[in-house]
Amino acid sequence: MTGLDRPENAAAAQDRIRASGLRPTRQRVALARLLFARGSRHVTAEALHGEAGGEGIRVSLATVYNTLHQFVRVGLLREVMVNPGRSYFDTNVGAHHHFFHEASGELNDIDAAEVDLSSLPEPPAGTRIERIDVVIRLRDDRS
Amino acid sequence: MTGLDRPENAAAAQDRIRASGLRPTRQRVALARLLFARGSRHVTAEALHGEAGGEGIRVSLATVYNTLHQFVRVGLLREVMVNPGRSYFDTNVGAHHHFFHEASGELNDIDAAEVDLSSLPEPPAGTRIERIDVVIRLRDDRS
DNA sequence: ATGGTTTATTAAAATCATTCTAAACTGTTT
DNA sequence: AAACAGTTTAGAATGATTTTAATAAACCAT
Ligand SMILES: [Mn+2]
Ligand SMILES: [Mn+2]
Ligand SMILES: [Zn+2]
Ligand SMILES: [Zn+2]
Repeated sequence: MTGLDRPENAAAAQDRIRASGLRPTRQRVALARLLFARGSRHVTAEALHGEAGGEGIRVSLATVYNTLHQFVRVGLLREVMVNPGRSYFDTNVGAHHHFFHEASGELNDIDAAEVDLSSLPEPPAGTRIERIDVVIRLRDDRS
Repeated sequence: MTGLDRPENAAAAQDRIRASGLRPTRQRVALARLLFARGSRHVTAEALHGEAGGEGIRVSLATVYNTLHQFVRVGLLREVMVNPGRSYFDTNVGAHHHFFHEASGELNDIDAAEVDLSSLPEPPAGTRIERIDVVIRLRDDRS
């Protein structure tokens, strides 16, 4: 019995969705369970859609996109852009940064505390900082 | 007489392209002139193609893409990804970072010296740091 | 529960940026 | 000038994402 099968996860997902002002539909609850069952994840829409299909959950790709963007809007997810033409959705919405392994396309979290951003320029007049993204791009170390 | 019209710019562009190991074709020279005539620029392929058309330079969009990617490969340009589905090409290839104004889609350079990146985590074993991108995302300051 | 209203899902088509293909052309070398 | 390799291009193809318009499900008030 995986964490996903446990009924309390369905209830928790439902609560989380309702708490953020969205209707807890079958599809949204199912996707939330996949997304939030375990710790930090970085998924593409395609990948999540495939994962859902593999678990026997029938959801259209359009709904996966809709749901991911809604989850971003209400703060359940964050969208990360490191790769041209493909968005990653991040279940870690706290302040943090990323290693991006260019060869594999894998993203790994870096805790905000590990990066010192105390020395930064002022934002231009009339603007405020929405968020700061630090991406450390990695290559395979072929010595 | 704009900087673009000056013949020495054509020669300079040609030299720069030849020096990086590419053939100085009509199209590449024309695009290099547009790109490097003035200081730091952040352009999309579409935008550069439109700009070329406006100056009476006939280049296909495929060639613009080819040229931009070749220029990236030989180090004349850098590719920046901040927006889903659209790449920016940056004429500033030195170490620096960016303000990204989400409302306008505009990118502005931040000198590397203005960001202190002395405190960073070690890259995972078997990998080395290719480059570090800091993007400060800005919103309009509606007080 | 039922009915009415609003919001969500979906298959399919459409869009948009980007890449590919294969044929015509150009720059370079001999 | 001929030969060759490298380049350009129109147009088709791709791949991710969005839109459409019809159907279905969630919600709210009987
Ligand atoms: Mn998006
Ligand atoms: Mn690219
Ligand atoms: Zn993350
Ligand atoms: Zn820049």
